[in-house]
This record gives sequence, structure tokens and C-alpha cells, in this order.
Amino acid sequence: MAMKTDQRLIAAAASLLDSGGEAAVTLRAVALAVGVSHNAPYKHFKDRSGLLAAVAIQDFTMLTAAFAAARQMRVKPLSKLKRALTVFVSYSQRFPARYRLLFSDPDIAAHGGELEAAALRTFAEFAAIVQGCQDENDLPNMSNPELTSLIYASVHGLIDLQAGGRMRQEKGLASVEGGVDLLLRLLSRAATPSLAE
Amino acid sequence: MAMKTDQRLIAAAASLLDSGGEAAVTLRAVALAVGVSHNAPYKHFKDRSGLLAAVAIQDFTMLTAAFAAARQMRVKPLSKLKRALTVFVSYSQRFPARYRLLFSDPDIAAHGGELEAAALRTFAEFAAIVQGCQDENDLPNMSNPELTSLIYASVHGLIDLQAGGRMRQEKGLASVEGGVDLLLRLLSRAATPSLAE
DNA sequence: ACCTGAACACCGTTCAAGT
DNA sequence: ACCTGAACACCGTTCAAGT
Repeated sequence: MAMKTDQRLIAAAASLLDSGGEAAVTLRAVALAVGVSHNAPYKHFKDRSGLLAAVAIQDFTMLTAAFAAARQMRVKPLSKLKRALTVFVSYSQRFPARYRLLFSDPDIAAHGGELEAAALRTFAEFAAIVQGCQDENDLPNMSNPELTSLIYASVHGLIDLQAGGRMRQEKGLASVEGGVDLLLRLLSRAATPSLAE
Repeated sequence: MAMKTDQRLIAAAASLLDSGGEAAVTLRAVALAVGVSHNAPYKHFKDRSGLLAAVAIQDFTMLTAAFAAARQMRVKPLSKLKRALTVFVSYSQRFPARYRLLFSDPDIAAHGGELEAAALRTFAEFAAIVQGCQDENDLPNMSNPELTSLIYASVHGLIDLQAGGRMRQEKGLASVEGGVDLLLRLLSRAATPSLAE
């Protein structure tokens, strides 16, 4: 009751996303959950996509805070990176539909504006953690944005393939966590200057 | 006219996917394109999802053939891998909605049966190319399914992030192709035995 | 400023019926 | 075996109107 209607609509949309996937987030169901008429949402958001974008902004902000917390831990840079990736993978597994909305939905990504800014903040926080690892020579000494993007893309690929049930079937990698560990091990190995080069 | 109705429905669905994305593939639009009544598709496929699965099977089969062709080229193993990845990335860029259907749609992946078998054949063909690189020590000497899955996931992640417009915004990697090159370079470096270990 | 109710143009899906 | 037409229960969105 303390929440304003727009916040309650966002919360209801997120809840429906968690319980029934994106298809379950109809404006009618959201409005019903909040206790308003089926088109009251239009008074707060441009359309259905605008409401989903608001959910995405909320979660990007939350992830940014979680990454910032990992970065400020008093542990080795590589441990910070692993911690951040654990947070990221856990989020994707607990809230698969939300994860998909933030990181794999083309329509949502097209919003730009505040949503894009929130996504960039999350990315920047993650990039800072990767930079810390590079400073310690735990990861290859190369363009930080490129390396960050590659790690981000790889982890996203592992998560998306698992979410689609395409990981078990291939039997290669049993879990996302295993894939992330393997990736970091290979990248660390690539960071070690080889005399053979 | 030589095509049977079920094949024409598949072709029309693929065409609508290309021209308007997944949302444009309504059974009514598919039926209209083929010239049958709006529920004739139900006589050939279980439901809308079944029709989309048929499109996916068709394209998986095509990709399997393209990978097999790459593997039989008379060039270095690493060139075969690069060729296969170029085919894969090109497919994702020319037919983004189809790519998404095959590699990123949870509902479609849940079909199992013939669709899963077709996907596994594509993966097996790609794994054989990766194995060829491992035999030449161009890629790390480790479990082939694990390495294949990691490469596959990474490339998929790069493609999916670009498709969602999340690649330009981060400015890290300008293109999918650049990301794939970087990945292969780092993995090759990890394959070189280092005296420092 | 915020909300409601009716209406419109869509959907997927089912069912009885036709050849 | 293959298809049609009507019908049902949904959607997102718009509009005029209410407080």
C-alpha cells in the first residue's frame, strides 16, 4: 500500500515473469494482480514493452549494486570476478525469464534511454572487475573492453544454452558453472607469457 | 505447386520469420500465404509450435550439411573451423529470427524427438571440426565435448548479444567476427604449452 | 492526475461438418 | 486424407468519459 501504482505494476510484472514466463505477463493479468482496471497500466507506461523495460531497469540497477559489492570485497581480483560471475549465473537460474528480458530480448534492448544507461552501468562495473584481474596479470594483457565483452558474451552463451535445455543434450559441459571455470582457466593460461611464442 | 502443403507451410513460416520476426508468424498469416484456410495448418502440425519446430529441423539439417562441407575442404583444420564459424555467423546475420528459433528459443528446444536429433547432428559435425584442430595442437588438448561446447556457447553469446543490439553499446567488440577471432587467438595461445607452468 | 468501461482488430485453438 | 467456417476465450491498444 505504501508503494505507488507504477511500482506495484513493476513488481507484479516481475512476479508474473517469474511464475509463468514472458507470455504470462499480459497487461490484464498485471492489472488484475494490482487491483486496477485492465488498461490502467497505460497511464503509467507507454505500452506493454515499456512496463517490461521498467522491470529491466530495476534489475540492471540491482545487478550493478551486486557487482559493486563484489568489487569492494577484500579478496584477490580473480576471486572478485568469480564472485561476480556467481551472482550473475545465480540470477539467471533463479529468474530465467527476467534474465532473458535483460540480456536476450531484442525488443527490450531497442528501448535505449534510461534502460541502455542502466545496462551500461552494469557493464562498466563488471569491466572494472576484469581490469583488476588484468592488473594482476591473471587475465591477458589486452584491451579491457574487448576482453570484458568476450567474457560477458561467453558466459551469456553458456547461460542461454542451458536455459534452452541445449546444454544437457550436448553432454559437453554439465553446468554453466563448469563452463565458466573452464573459460577462466583457459584465459588465465593465455595470460601466462609463453616462451614458445 | 510441386510442393506438398506441409512443405509449403514450412516455407511460408520461414519466409514470415525472415520478413517480420517471430511475432509475424501467425498461423493465419502462414495459411493465407499458402492459400489455405486459417486452420488448415492443424491438419499438418500439432500446433503453432510444431510448425516452428519443423522450420528448425529443416535449418539444422542445412547447417549440418554446411559444416560437413567445411570439414571436407582440403585446408588446414583451423581454416575449416574458421569456415564453419563464418557460415554460422552469416546464417545468424542473414536470418536472425531463424537463428533465434534454433538456438535461443526455450519452447522450441523443449520439443525433443526429431528436432533434438537434428540439433545433435549439427553439434557432432562441429565437434569433429574442433577435434581436427585439437589433433594438430591448434586448440587445447582437453575433452573435445567440453571445448566444443565452450566455443559454441561463446560464439552463440557473441551472436545473441549483437542481435540484441548489446554489442555496439558496450563498444568492446565491434563485431561478432572480431569476437570470434579473438576467442580463437586466446584459445590457440592456451594450447601452446608454456614453460612457465 | 488517475482511473474505468466499452469497443476494435487481432490471436491460437477447437469442433462440427464437408469432399 | 484433407480442408472449411463458425465459434470461444483470449490478447494489446484506443477512446470517450468519469472523479
